[in-house]
Amino acid sequence: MKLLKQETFCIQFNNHRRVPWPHHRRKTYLCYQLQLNGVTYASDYLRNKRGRHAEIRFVEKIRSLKLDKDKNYDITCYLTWSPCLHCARELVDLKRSHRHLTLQLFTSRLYYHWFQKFQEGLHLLYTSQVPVIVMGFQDFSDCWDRFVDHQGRAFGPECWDGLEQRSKNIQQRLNRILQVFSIVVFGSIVNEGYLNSPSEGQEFCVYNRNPGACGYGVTVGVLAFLTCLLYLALDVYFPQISSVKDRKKAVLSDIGVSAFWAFLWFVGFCYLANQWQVSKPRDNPLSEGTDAARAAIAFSFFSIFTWAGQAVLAFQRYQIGADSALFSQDYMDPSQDSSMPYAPYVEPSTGPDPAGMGGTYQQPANAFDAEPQGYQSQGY
DNA sequence: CATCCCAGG
Ligand SMILES: [Zn+2]
Repeated sequence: MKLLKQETFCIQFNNHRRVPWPHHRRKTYLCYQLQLNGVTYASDYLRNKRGRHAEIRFVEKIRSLKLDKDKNYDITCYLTWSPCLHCARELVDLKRSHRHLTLQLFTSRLYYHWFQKFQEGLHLLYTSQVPVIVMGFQDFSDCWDRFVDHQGRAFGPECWDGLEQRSKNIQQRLNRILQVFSIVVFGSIVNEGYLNSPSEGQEFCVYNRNPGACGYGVTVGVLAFLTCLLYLALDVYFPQISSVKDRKKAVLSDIGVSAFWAFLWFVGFCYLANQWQVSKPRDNPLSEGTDAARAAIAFSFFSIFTWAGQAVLAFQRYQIGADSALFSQDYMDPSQDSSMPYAPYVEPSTGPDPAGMGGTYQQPANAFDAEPQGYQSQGY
């Protein structure tokens, strides 16, 4: 079995959000390991070939092995880019046709994650028991040990500075995407909680005929959705916030808001569960909407943890950022210069002060784009 | 809302 070269791994698996020209040097690499009861049966890496994505080739490869569908195989994949919608469907198909297969995807970066199609793919995987996990230091390290010709060297953080911080960002981004999709589902479920009463000719709430319960569900759903959108937008603009203070505020608000939402979901869960318990069967003789009612309760329950998880992630981001320079350069600049902690993002080689802090809003990234040759260092 | 999975041997 062939192994990756150290240099290839560092170039292809790095999780910087942008890299210097030419961008297409970051290709898809898919490293997979097939195990049964801890014994490795296959271990290899794949790339795109003849226009077919590595993931597709992977699925074909696995299918060609004609695995015994009753055995509990275990497949771990490490991807440089997360799968597109088409590949996500293929992977889900593979999972569905092999009930007992455990398929786990680790990804270094999210591919086109601001397009709805790609978000849909991620959500599909998420809801089909094919977890997509953003690689953290431990995962990079595992991948390094298994698939790289490391010549005895351990995976070291000196390879990429600030890896853990970026990983947390990406993970948070992924969580948020999945949250938005889930909330839409919740909204449609809770909407079914309003039942039509043929005798009275008007709607009533499936939860104990208490309009407050349905109202709370809908309100929480809509507001949570808006909160998600707000923070999705904030994630995008975060690197452009030049003041360290504002960045800290943004992350701190994320902690508070996420924790607060965990609380609201908790209240919602208790409220709905309680009202559901005391609803009288004779109010709803046909038992309409009971599935929806239960689903909404379950959703509220799980939301407590997803939002609490967001809060924890934000807290970790804050912790990492608080005592290192990571609140500053690391978010957007793959180049070096670790000597200047908390430096705002400005093109280092430009001479005199670019327009202070007032007046026009500087867009420093343009300075890079206009002068690609200025990029000399192979920082990563 | 950000740039991004070359193709062929
Ligand atoms: Zn694909």
